[in-house]
Amino acid sequence: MNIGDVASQTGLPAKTIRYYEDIGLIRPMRDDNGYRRFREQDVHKLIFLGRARALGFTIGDCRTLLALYEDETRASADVKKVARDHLAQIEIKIADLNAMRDTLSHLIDACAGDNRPDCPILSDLSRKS
Amino acid sequence: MNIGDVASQTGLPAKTIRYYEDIGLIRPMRDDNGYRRFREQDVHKLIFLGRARALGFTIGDCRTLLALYEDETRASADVKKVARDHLAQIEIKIADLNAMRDTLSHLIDACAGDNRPDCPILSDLSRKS
DNA sequence: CCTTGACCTTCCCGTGACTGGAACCCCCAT
DNA sequence: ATGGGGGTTCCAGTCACGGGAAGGTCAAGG
Repeated sequence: MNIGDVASQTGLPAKTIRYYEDIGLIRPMRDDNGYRRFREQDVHKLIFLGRARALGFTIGDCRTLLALYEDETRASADVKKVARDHLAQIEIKIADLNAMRDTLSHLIDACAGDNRPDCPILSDLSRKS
Repeated sequence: MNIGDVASQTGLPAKTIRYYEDIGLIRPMRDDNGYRRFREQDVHKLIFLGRARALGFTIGDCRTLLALYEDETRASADVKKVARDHLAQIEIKIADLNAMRDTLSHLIDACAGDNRPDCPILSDLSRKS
């Protein structure tokens, strides 16, 4: 399979697939004309990567997860640790965003949103304390 | 005031303050020796920027908000729109992260996390559907 | 007067995970 | 022969800074 076919099968842009090769996540073969030739195994890995990225794992995590996936003697504890650490990061982000949302929505509620210049949002951003 | 004083007053790293000058958010004066000299007005703007950034506004938004702040004839509706658009982005991010969190925590719960290789997390990432 | 050390300056590179675009090659159909 | 739709590499840009090098400046102490 050529990169275009793989892109439509996996849903990943061709650019991303090339990037994943660049950074060593996959190693497709090459045809005589220089085109990448993808085997089932490569496509499978790319689907794996797409799912892991969709769950927000970093590329570094993906590398680790792929290695664990290919290691038949892995301990599931190792996988679980990667996932739990990532979950902790996500929860921090959620908490940060929730705090922003709360502050923002209060400010928005307090703002008349009319033609007058008085604005609690700007007042808050420029408050002297 | 020199940049170091401003940094400790505003809580912003000196690097960030220089960056904000580079991109035209502030325009501090210069002393004869080339040092930046910050007036109250600059410090005030930097505090404003720090707060806006802490609420997750992009630099572009900050530029807009600063302009509105300095425009005595603004309409609060314009400010409110910037804030509401940003809030919408935040809510999208929160929803995405919540979805990740839910999926991840289910997978984590399902994973024994012991010495055996069997792992529902990897199974899910590599599933054939 | 000289040195030391804490400031300050500019400049350039690196981050993460791609994305866009230029310039070029390859293959098949008309 | 030509046109179009693949493919290839490489370079630059994104966002909001942070790290670090190389060097100028200033106040205090010996």
